[in-house]
Amino acid sequence: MSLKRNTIQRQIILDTLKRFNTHPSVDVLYTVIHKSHPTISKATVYRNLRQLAGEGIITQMAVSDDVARYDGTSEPHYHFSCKVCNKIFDLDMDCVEGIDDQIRSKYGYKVDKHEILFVGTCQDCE
Amino acid sequence: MSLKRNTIQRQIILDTLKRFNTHPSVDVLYTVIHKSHPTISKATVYRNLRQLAGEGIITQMAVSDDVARYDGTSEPHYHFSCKVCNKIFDLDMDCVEGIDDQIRSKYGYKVDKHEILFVGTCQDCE
DNA sequence: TATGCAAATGATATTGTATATTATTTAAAT
DNA sequence: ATTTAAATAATATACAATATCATTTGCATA
Repeated sequence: MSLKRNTIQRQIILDTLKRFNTHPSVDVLYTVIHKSHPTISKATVYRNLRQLAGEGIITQMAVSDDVARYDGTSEPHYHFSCKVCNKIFDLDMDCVEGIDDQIRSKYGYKVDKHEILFVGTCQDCE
Repeated sequence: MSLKRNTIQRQIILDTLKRFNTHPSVDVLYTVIHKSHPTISKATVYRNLRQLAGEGIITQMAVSDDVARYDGTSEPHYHFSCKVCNKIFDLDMDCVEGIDDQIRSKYGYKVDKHEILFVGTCQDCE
């Protein structure tokens, strides 16, 4: 992997993302960044998010029927998605043990990890 | 919900999708359909897949860094994603019990369901 | 079996996310 | 200070997905 420069833009993008507790789309993130730093280009936001995800510093997520979203951490954890406001929340919950091995032994797949997404309605939207 | 006509095109699209054990993108599905039925338009494939998913007959999936994929069933089940060939396989595995309630009581979210995606390497790609 | 009508289709245009391109700027090393 | 490689801002481009719309299809009722 080529060494990445820690540019001001990269730092701002990463810091801004980390301040979210939900998981913003590029567009949402860019809008926030643009308010305080109007010279930062959208292409730079896209480029840095892609690089940061490639380096494992942040995580790119996928949600059905929606654009890409980013999570400001690479620590494994589960997520809750509110189907009303479309926000995604981190969950502090113990990892479900043993299921990776279950799949490995039943199917012979090599399992690196698993992700769990809970879907429902958050308190604000009920 | 408005009543949908069971057109020939809709039937072909659904039947073709159900024959996949992996979970094809629209493009892959369209290519297969186009071979036997060259007059079916790509717009019709997109439109019907969206409708069928809206009716709960099939399921739209989301995979990081990739286009939308469709699952020919609406029965809840877990998935395995091979990071090499990018195929997605259905898993026949008992539902993990109790975790929805765990989230409900800890966070107060109303939980409808959860999805689990295992990530790793399938046997063909090892 | 003809007629009316609502819905679906095929073809195309449009939208919007994401990436590629490129001239310019930045920062680190010497 | 000069060199050099990488990142940036701005723009163009690619492409998945949706919207539009004239035409066709199929069902209902006469």
